[in-house]
Amino acid sequence: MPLRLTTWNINSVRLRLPLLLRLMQQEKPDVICLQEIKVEDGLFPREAIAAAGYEHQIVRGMKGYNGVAILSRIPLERGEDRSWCDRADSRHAIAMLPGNIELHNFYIPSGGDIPDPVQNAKFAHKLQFLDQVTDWLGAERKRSRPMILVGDLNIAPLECDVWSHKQLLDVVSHTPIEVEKLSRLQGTVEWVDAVRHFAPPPGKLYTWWSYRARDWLASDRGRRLDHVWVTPPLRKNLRSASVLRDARGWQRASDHVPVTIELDT
DNA sequence: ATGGTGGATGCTCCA
Repeated sequence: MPLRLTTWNINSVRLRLPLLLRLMQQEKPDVICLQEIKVEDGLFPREAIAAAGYEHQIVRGMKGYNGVAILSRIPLERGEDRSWCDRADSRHAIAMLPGNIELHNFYIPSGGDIPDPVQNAKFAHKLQFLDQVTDWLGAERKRSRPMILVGDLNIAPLECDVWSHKQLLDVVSHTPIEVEKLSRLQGTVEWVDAVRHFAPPPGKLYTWWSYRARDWLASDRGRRLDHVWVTPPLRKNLRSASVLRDARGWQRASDHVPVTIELDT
């Protein structure tokens, strides 16, 4: 049986608990990685999620902002909690899956509006976060280790990952410096982009559509900010990848949609 | 060129 793994920036797990349960029933993932749960650990809806079959839970939240979680129907072991840029802001969780697969769930800083680290401290934080994760992966991890990295990386690296490459060159999420830093991060252990493995360029593919559009579906001005990567030992195990675009049209939707891969283990 | 929406929180921050 292949392993089904989903990543989703849920934008408040309490507000969208019904949508999470719908995702579980509809897509039946074995493992779900959430970002922006926006809740402290004590208020995370553990029981409702366990009752839906996801008994194994790694929750790393904080009050109001950020926060990541890994929910699983199969046993997993919690990895070391790491903090980045000297902040306790709950942007990374690690799990060990059966088969000795190391799973990383990231919520990379959004970076604010101005794409200049001097004028904008949030952009500086984003770049520093990328540098630190790159240094750590490069020093501490080997490409021969089976690993999966997922999350809201808040960068759309390819021209076909955005609705207009030219119009987004100066927009945070698609600037050359961010794309370059994400490329360096991807190069650390030769991460394979599992989604583009099945949906290669130049086909357009998005996972996020702004709440501010009058009609997200009609304008379709999306970006691919959410990613699933695997290390080279798992490349041959990849079976499928899909973006649940329909979820953007759900009642009270998140602005991000779930991304799922299937992997033979 | 601008402002548009949504979530958590508590009279404003973040995305």
